[in-house]
Amino acid sequence: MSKQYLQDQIIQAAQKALDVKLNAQSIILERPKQAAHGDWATSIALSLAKELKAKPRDIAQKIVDSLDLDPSLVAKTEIAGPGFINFKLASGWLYSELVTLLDKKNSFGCCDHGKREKVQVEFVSVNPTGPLHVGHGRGAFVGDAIARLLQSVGYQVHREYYINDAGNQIDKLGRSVLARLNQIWGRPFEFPEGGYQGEYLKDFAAQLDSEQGARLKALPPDQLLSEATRISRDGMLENLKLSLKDLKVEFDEWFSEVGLVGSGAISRSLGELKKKGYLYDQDGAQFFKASEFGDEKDRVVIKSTGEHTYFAADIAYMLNKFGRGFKRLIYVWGADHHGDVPRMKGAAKALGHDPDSLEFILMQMVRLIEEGREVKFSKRSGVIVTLDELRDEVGPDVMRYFFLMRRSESQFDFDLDLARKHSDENPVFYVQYAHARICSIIDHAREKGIARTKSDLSLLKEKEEINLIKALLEFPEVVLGAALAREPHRLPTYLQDLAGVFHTFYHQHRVVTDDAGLTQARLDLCDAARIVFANGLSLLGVSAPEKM
RNA sequence: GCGCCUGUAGCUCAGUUGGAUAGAGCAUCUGCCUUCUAAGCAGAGGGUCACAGGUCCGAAUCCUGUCAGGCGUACCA
Repeated sequence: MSKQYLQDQIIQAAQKALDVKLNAQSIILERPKQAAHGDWATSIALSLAKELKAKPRDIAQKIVDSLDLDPSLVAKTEIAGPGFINFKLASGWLYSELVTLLDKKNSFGCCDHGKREKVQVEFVSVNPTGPLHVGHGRGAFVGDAIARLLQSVGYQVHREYYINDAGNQIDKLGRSVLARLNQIWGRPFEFPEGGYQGEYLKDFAAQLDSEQGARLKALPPDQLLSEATRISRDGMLENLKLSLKDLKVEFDEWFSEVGLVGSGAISRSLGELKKKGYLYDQDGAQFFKASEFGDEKDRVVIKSTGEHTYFAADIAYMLNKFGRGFKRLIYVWGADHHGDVPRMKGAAKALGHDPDSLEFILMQMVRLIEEGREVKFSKRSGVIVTLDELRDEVGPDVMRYFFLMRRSESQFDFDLDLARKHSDENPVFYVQYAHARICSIIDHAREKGIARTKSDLSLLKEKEEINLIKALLEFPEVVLGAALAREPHRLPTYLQDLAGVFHTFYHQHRVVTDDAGLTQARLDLCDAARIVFANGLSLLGVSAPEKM
């Protein structure tokens, strides 16, 4: 890679000319915004000025004089402005990297940066008490995209969904369904306090009645409740799995809280904490000394009722993950849980794990906007726009792209009207259109009976061609950067830029012409662009249509 | 009150570890389809980067304060 090469050369030159030792991290190479400033630029002379007590431009000059760059790789080196050193790459280098791109095909953009390190990503983990709504979509898509990105840069990624299938909420679900059943049967019923009031449970109960009503009606009350609970929990979970699968969000493991409790992991984890002196009893409850690890206060792990808290289960689950050999645990959470981060890191530290190996991706809230006004949604109140409904209206591609376009830290207003329009206003079409257009060109060439031969890429000399090649070659850096920063939104940004560069090329130059050699070269360029669009979209889980 | 996130064009948002003249889409206006997809291209207008200080050769980016919005501050999930 060109960046690596330049970094090495600058380090050597600085050593030789100025007798300073630099490492690769300190050589900041960036792509200048303006083409006139070359392909790569470094401000190293500016940052060394203070330390060396010399003028930045003089330092730059000394470095440049000592550089021994291969002219077939770097065409021009110059000092500009206050002391930037600008590099212009030789076109031959671009062509050889383009060949590499064409050879790598689907794996272009992948690398082995992660060295097969085991990383666990936990996301969604919504209680199985109702359908997924629009607010859950963000976590689902961002978690999925982060997993895809990490996988592509060489990590061994394990995706998990933690199922809260034990405890209060499931009880409430069961009682809510039972109430609906009794309602249908004309039996006296009382809706549980804080139960789930949504329409979806009426429908669920009605279907349950039609399928197994006779059997259920005959059960004694206790058994009826436990049956209703079991059936509704399993049913809700099954629906969650289907919804996510339809949106191409998949998991390697569905991790059950019931299983965790049953294995005794929670009491073992708490025992461990107790042994180390981090637990104490107060008011009939057990507390973890979170305040010793920077949290605001100590946190309850066992309530005075004897039940464990979510936090207790989270600790046990965390230990379970470490026990399976994961070096890094990524939690994709809604920002409303950010207050839980210090206690989790504290528990990790208390149990002898590096708190920095726990990583929390906190996503700000999603607001649903319809007709310019915010729509409140909540499972318990029952007003829901489900992910399923949205998918039926706008399709998975639009949804995924929409949710992945924005940084996680900023609040996201999901404009229902705009999403429903399904119009060309949506940027996902802009990117997909570029891909479809390329496929169409390649088809056109095939229909004209043009046989593909090995091309001479050096025929690609036009400004728009060079710009396109450079933009394509940036892709691996974008992927790696997005993966390491856990910022999937960088991909849509890049792909939109790339689409613009491609469309400009397309309008300026014909691919299939009478010039056989040039046609071959441009078809190769199109192939390269198609590869990058396809790879980029696939990392987002968005389809790359061949026709639109 | 305290903690976390956010504030960039009329609207929705990008802006890499501080870099050279702050970008895109939508909206508005002007051109471009007998030639590989016009879901496209070319161009124009539009900015006190919330505000005030500070650090730095250099700040939308880092620090402090102020203002505004969101979230959190449970033996809830």
